[in-house]
Order: sequence, then C-alpha cells, then structure tokens
Amino acid sequence: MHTWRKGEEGMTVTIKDVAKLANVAPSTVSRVIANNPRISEITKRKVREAMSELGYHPNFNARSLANRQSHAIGLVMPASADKAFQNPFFPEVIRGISTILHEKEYALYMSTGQTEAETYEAVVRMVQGGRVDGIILLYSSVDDQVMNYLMEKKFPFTLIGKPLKNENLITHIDNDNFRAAKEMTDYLLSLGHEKIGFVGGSSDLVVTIDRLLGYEKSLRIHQIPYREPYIVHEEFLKEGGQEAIRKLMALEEPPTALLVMDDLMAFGVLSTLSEMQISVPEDLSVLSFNNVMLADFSTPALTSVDINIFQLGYEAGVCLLKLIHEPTLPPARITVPYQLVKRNSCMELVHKR
Amino acid sequence: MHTWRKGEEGMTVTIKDVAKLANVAPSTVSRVIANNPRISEITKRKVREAMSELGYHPNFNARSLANRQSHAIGLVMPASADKAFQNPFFPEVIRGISTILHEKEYALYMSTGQTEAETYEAVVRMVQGGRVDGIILLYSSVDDQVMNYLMEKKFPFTLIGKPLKNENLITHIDNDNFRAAKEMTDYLLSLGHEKIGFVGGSSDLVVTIDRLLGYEKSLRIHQIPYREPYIVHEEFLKEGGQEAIRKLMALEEPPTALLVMDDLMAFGVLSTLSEMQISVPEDLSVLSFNNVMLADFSTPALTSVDINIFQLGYEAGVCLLKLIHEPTLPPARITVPYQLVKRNSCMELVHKR
DNA sequence: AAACGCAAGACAAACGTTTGCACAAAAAGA
DNA sequence: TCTTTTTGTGCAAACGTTTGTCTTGCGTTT
Repeated sequence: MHTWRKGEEGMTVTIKDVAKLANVAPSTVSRVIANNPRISEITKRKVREAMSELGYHPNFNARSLANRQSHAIGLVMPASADKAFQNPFFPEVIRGISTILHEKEYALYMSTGQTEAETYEAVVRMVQGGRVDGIILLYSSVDDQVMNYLMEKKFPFTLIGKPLKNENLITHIDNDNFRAAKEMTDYLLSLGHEKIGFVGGSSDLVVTIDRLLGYEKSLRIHQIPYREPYIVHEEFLKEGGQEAIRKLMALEEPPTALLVMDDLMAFGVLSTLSEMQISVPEDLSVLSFNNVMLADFSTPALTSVDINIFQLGYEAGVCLLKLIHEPTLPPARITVPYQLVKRNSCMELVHKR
Repeated sequence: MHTWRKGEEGMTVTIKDVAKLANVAPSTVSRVIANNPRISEITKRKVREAMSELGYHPNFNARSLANRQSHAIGLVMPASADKAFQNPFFPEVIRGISTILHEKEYALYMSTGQTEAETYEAVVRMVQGGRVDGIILLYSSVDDQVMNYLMEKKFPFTLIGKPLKNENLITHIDNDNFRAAKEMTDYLLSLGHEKIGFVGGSSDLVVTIDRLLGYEKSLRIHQIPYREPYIVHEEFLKEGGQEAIRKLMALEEPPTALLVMDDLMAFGVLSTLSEMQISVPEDLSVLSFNNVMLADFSTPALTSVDINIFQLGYEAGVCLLKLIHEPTLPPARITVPYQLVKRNSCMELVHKR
C-alpha cells in the first residue's frame, strides 16, 4: 500500500526545519509567522530567509488544531441546492461573499445536502469538526433546524435575509423588503394600474411575507381594494412564473400589472405570456425583483428592482468576520439599499375599455 | 477560574472521553470510527453508544493532521472569478462537482484570486497547507502556472476542458469539441447556409481552438471557402456577443448564420441584432453552445448544443477521487456527450436576392 | 500438556503547530 | 555595584487524532 506524500522531494518541510536552518527555536519561527512584536526585526529577517530558502508553507491542519481556528467559513444553501443553483441569485451572492473572504484570507467551505436533514448533519459536522470558524446562511425559513442549532451552540453566523423570529438576536443582512414592495406598488399605481397581481415565492419565506405586507400597505394607503385571488405563491423558478400566469390570467378580471418576486419567475411569466399572445407591457406590466444579469435580455427587457445581491453577500462576510473576532458583539442588522431599474416591461395603463 | 466538566457546553468532547465512558482505549474508539474489522461487534456497539451519548463528533483538523488527508477538494476558477461567475456555466459545473463530493462525503473548498498570481498563491497555500487532497481546474489556458505546479508536485488534479499540451499526462474531462463544432457546421450547411460566422472566446482557450478546427474541417469537406473575416474572438460574456455582431454585420457580405461558442455571448448577439432590427432566424440563424437554463427564454428561443455541464463536473469529481485513492492510476480522458437542442434561432436559408 | 496461532485491545509515538511560562542577557534605575 | 526591568528566545505541554507494535487470553493443534 502506497501512501502519497507531499513534496515528493522526501519529507514536508516543517517549522522545525526552518528553525534549524535559522538557528532558532521552533517557537520563534511560529512567532515570526504570526509577526509577533516580541521578536526582533533581525531575527525575523533571518527566519524569513530560511523559510523562503526551504520553500516553507505552514500546515493548516496543525495550525487549526493548535489554535482552534480554521480560517475558513462555511456556506449553507437551501436544502435543494440543486434547484437553487439554477437561480442566478446564488452565484452572485457567493461572489460577494468570496470577495470579502479573499480580502481577509479566509477560505470558503461549501457543503451541500439534498434534504434538510442532510444539510443539518453536514452543518453539525462542519461546526463540531472545527472545519469552519463561522457560517453564512443563505436562506431563512420558518423554524429552521440549522439556525436553532447554531444559536444554541452560540456559533458565529450571519443570515442573508431576515429571520422570522429572534430578529434582534441574529445578525442579518437584508434589504428593506417591506418598503421596497410598498414603493414598487406605489409606482405601479402611479402608472394607473389598480389591478396588481402579486407573484410571490413560498409563503414560508420571510422575504415573501415582508413584501406582501408592503404591497398591502400601499394598496391600503391608496384605498385600492385588496383582492385575494391576485396573490399567488410559487417556487423561485421559471416554472413558478408559468404556473402563476396560468392562475392569474384565468381570473374573470385579470390584473393589468404584476409584481413578481424574482427575475427567474418573471422570465417564466414573460414566456408564458408570449405563448398566450398577451403582450408586455401593452396588455400587462411586469415589475420584478433581483435585477439579475440577464434581466435586460428578455423581451421585453425586464423592469426590475436591483437588490444589490453582491453587496448582500459582501456584507454578510464582513459581519461574520467581525463576529468571529469579537464574539461578544451585539447582533447587528444591515440593510442594503435597492434601486428600481426601469426597462421595458412596465408602462402606463391605457384604458381600452 | 471555572473548569468545564466533560460533556458540558464549552468543552469539546474528544475521543478520550468516549473511550473512558466505553471503558476502552482511545485507539479502539478510533478504530470503531474507521469501522476497523479488528474490533468486535460487541465493542463497536458499546463505543457507538458512548459516542452518541456524549454527542461526539470527530475533529477534522486533528484527523487530517494525523493521517494526512483532508477529505476536501479544492476548486480553481479562472483568475477573474468575478466575471466568470456571471456565466451560468460555473454554477452548473459546481453543482455537478458538489453532487459527487457530497455522495462521497468530501467537502468543497473554494479559494479565489483576482489575478493569476493570486490564484497561484492561493493554490500553493491550499496544497502545501494540506487543506485539500486534490484539485479540480475549471479552465485550461496556455502554459498555465497552476497546472505546471500541480504536475511537478504530482498532486492529484483533474481538468475540465482539454490541456493544450501534455494531453496524455493529465486526466481531463471534456466534450469532443472538434466533432461537435464540425457537426454543427454541417447542420448549418444542411440548412443552406454557406456564409457562417464563428464567434469564439479567447483564442488562448483550448475549447475555442478545438471548435474552430471542427468548423474549418466541415467547411473544407463541403468545399466552402473559409473566410478569415467571419472568425471573431471575444470574451464569454454578453458584451462579447455584442461586440462580435458589430464586427460581423459591418462586413460587406455579412454571414447568414452564426456559430456562437457560448450562450451568454449568444444572448448578447440576439439583443444587439434586435436593436439593429435584424430578425432571427429569418435574416440570420444563430446556433450556440452550452444550453444554459435560460436558453429557451430568449427571443427567439436559442438553438443550442447541450454539452452536459453538470456531467462534466460530476465526472471531474469522480476521476479526481479515484486519482486520490490510487495515485498511480494512469491519466484518463473522459469524453462527455453532447446533443443539439433545436429551438427557434435557426432556420433554412431563404434566398431573397 | 506444551506449544502455537489468533483475535481483540491497549500503549505510545507520531502529525506540525501554538502558546504559557521560564530564563538569560542587556538595559535601566538606585 | 547591585538590584530591577525590559527584551528576546527557548522549553515543553497542549491540540485530538491515527496507527504500528506489543500484550493478553483463549481455543487449537500435536
């Protein structure tokens, strides 16, 4: 049986080899790596030379074992990462996260599971196994097992989105979804639309709940009646959008405008509408959320709310790192701004009646 | 000062605690975890009970340190992961990779860099630091530093794509891009097109080179003249597609069909064409590669070659794990099949002259 | 009945760091 | 000149596993 050795040129070069060459103790080398001020500049230089001469690289596992930190953070995606990855939201948020992690020389661990139970197990292994120093949760659903575990264990984590409960115990990064949805509804109303459909994701998701409230609020202020049938809940996928349209357009008085919670759904909406020969925005205005990169490629180009996905990820990373280095920090809530990007899927209501 | 009692929160429960409770030696516990046949079933049961009673979870770092394997693999993306992540190719390939890794209980480690040098440094740290047991490269460019390093170090890695040189020294997963491009050109020719533009990515990329060769081959076989101006190279982004169209349509004899190397580029192509009032497929047929999820959302829906991105990732994982467990395995080349998915962006040439 | 083989565990030495503490030498104070 | 203090290093004990080797007890052979 052959075991694979690093280095090939025999043994791995360790801190001791460096110490020997530099004529100091291993501990000194360790302190040089940590740039400990107690070591004189001259010794540091000597040691550094030895290090580069030997091509020394510290062993992360040994280091982690000794000082109990891994310099890595873990990423937890919704149980069905499979499906989730279809949505451009995730790559983009990961991009934000890995940008900050890279700046701070942290690494990113991903561990996926097919089911919720698997995900939970994976998280426990990560945490107990000391693989990561903190965790970023990419979803927030009702009474989540993982979140409960992390809280109980007092393990550093941040959440992208808003927790349903314990809002002021959990550091989280979110848009002001209530206000955003309200403003967007206001906007549609200002275009003359009064029959506005709301196409949301699962009603378990806090983001859906928040936005629905904002939508209602706007209607109430403008004294527009709230009509139950205008509200539909589907998955954040194109199929969801297709399904939603079927339901909404089957109504005897179909909406003239749609507030769609996700661009991918909106794409589904658009394609279904085009099949049904309903033209956007002439017959129906569509306003959606996320402003993913392909939003301006659909026909018509999608009017969408840019929620700054990248920044959501970035801030989540920033907060988590802070939390790791100062565990007693009080929970924070970061609100990331949003902007409406007007393209061609919304227009003023033309009264054809 | 407060001393923690075992089992209480704050104190990690180790293999020794389990050993004590089960009345065996730590080594025995270790072997139970490894399911070593030298331990009797009855002892195993006893130990397992103790483990679950204490809520024991093995420490990965200690384990990695002792047996010199991390049970994690590293992912290396193109230097500008920022841009790359815009392309749905990457999420999808990652999905494939993480599926197999999850099956085999391996973790996925991502480390990014902005520049090529940074990426290289990150890889060296990963490898020398013992963070990963193997690496998957998500790109293959000319004379790559990272690849050279890994080869020299004889560190297990697989490549998605085809290496420019050392092809039979490197385990890689790829489509038969030569044949694919040839067949697709054949297809366009069969539709009556003779002026076929080739919109490729960087000419450093092996995938571009291969496909260009296939394209040429087809032309040659059909005795169609190869016209230099019909070949353009741009980035694998929508902007690339836009740029390409500007160049091609400015020709005095513009092509009637386009072979585009990436869907994202094709989206750029489509949108630019629509701005220019050139209708697809009536005025210009567009055939592209990758068949990303949104390919059927563009107008017109994109005819695209499905290269089975998921499978590329999955196989890369499979091969890498094999390689890790059997380092002497000869390099393999896996070819993943492809299929043309016909939608609405290609049609038979109508002669209007 | 002596010798042997074997199964099941125990022991202890790694693995490569970090870090509290001890300690020598040099600098400063008295 | 003799304590103190400061500064720079070394020593050695963790950190939680794995794994090669040694021990024990017991059932088989001759």
